[in-house]
Amino acid sequence: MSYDLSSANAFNPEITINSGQMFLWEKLNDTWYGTYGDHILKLSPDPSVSFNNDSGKTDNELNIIRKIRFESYPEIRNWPTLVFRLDDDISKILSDISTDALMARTVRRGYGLRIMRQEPCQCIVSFVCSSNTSITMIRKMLRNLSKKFGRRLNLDGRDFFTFPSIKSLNKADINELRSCGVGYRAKAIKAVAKSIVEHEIEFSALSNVSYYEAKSALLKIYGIGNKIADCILLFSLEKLEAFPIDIWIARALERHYKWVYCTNDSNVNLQPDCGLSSFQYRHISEKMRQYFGKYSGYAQQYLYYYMRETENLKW
DNA sequence: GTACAGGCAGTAT
DNA sequence: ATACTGCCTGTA
Repeated sequence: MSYDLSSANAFNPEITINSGQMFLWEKLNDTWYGTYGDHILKLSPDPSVSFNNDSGKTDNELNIIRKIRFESYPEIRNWPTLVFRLDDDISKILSDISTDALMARTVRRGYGLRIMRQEPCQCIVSFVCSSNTSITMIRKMLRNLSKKFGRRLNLDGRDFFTFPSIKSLNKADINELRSCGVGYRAKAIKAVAKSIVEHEIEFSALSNVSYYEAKSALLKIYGIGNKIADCILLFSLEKLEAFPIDIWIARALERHYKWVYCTNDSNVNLQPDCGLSSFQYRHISEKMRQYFGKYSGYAQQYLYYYMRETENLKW
């Protein structure tokens, strides 16, 4: 199974699914299958599909949904718009973030890439699992968790597993979690599950407060630091200004955007391939947020995609 | 065999 | 504020 960019693009140039954060999506033959919490989503090419309820949809939306057959099990209403953020004015956003030649080029090369909305519980657990490991391993951990704690769903003659409920993860024994290959992250999974079940954090509330407020709430949870918090905010809590900085973005910034975050009044230096201190992270991500504006998260996604692509990684 | 992978928390200075 | 450390585990 290949997860390179060309195969993602070959399916449909209008939408690119980035396996770098959509950990539980996979392509079988011409069809994509993905986990959205308690649901399995399916995309297949279908030029003949027609909609009788096109009213109120943008041209952009229509272009996309007319080319693909969308299915969900159990059914969710109108999920393509929800999941692929077709409610975003993508052309405005892209012109908004294209503030320099590099970003303009990066956006052109990543044509079709979108931020996808993730189910919040799945998102938070997924990124808690992402620390200090490879995408291959993250996918394995999440698949193992789904097999053990999720619900089996047979689709097209194949077994799929929905994402575990947060309650089941909260009740799970720490060793059961570890048996899924998550290692020391088991403790963090428990901490996250507990804080959700006991209403220490409420996703609906966090979606409606400012980026900074929501972030400080997430940072209180064991296992969630700056980077993981920003991913959760961007992918499931409607904070498009979040600008997660991982090692790939750090390299890109160090090479191309030093002039934005390294000014006279703020002498923050990034060592190549060296982790960011909490202070450096906050400083640099704030500068980048000011530079790219309220859709900084989109800029981050295109930059990330571009970096991975130029390194020719196999995901 | 061993370095590595999309961070984080804990400790010492 | 910064420097440094250990951490599970499969893959290359």
